Amino acid sequence: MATSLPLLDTAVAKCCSATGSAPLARDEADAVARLLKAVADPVRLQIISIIRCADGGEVCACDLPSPLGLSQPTVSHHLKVLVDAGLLERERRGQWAWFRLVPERLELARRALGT
Amino acid sequence: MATSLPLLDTAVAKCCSATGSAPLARDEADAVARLLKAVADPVRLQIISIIRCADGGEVCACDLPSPLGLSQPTVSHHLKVLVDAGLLERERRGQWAWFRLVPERLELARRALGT
DNA sequence: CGTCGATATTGATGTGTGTCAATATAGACG
DNA sequence: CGTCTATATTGACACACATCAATATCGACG
Repeated sequence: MATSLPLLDTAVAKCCSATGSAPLARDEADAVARLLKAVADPVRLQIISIIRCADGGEVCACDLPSPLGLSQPTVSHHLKVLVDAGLLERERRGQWAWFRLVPERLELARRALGT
Repeated sequence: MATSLPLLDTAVAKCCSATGSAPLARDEADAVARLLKAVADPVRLQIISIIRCADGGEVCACDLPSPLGLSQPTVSHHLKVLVDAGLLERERRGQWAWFRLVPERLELARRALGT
């Protein structure tokens, strides 16, 4: 198989390994950093937090600009970043777009920071 | 209590809380994002990884430019970012600067991503 | 004290990114 | 089909940041 997805998993495994094993290569570090960068933003952390607290574990895009104090295009941009990173799942229902967390992906990011 | 250090801890606690509790405020999200941004960089992830794998759990700054393929000032910059974020501890021994991880701080960053 | 090696800081530069206004697209509903 | 609302995309702009060369600082050792 290619080095697209497996690379990230290998890298995450390396991240939390203790003394003795080999340090991260630049490619692996890039993959992990891409994932972490998606989370390392105040607005996106708020979005994740809002979804976590939301009833049913999902939220409509239309409900986000107001509490975040940001324009609709800006919110849409942040949602795209999170979806592209695999941290959020988008589902269209009629005109509306609903978003859910992808816990496994968050777990992956968490593991990248240690055991 | 003041809002300086406790804010980050409160925010981290909120980050991983489940349905029902209040979402992150912008201030709290900023504090968490500051911490995560320090880790969300390929070079800094490599540095952390190198220290983790290092014998004795510490590494000399002089040993980093070569494996990272970066100039001395650039490495010094990244080390400063990590130290400022509380993720690394610096200790001078003669002309050399040695760096150790601060596990509690990494643990804090990890908790910010979930339970 | 003066020199030398290691580390830190400064300044400059290119790249990345968060933000919004304007515009385009998609879906519902007369 | 045409209109209306929600969402996505584009373009522009400002700001943050990674990087390096040059320089300054710090500590050891003659």
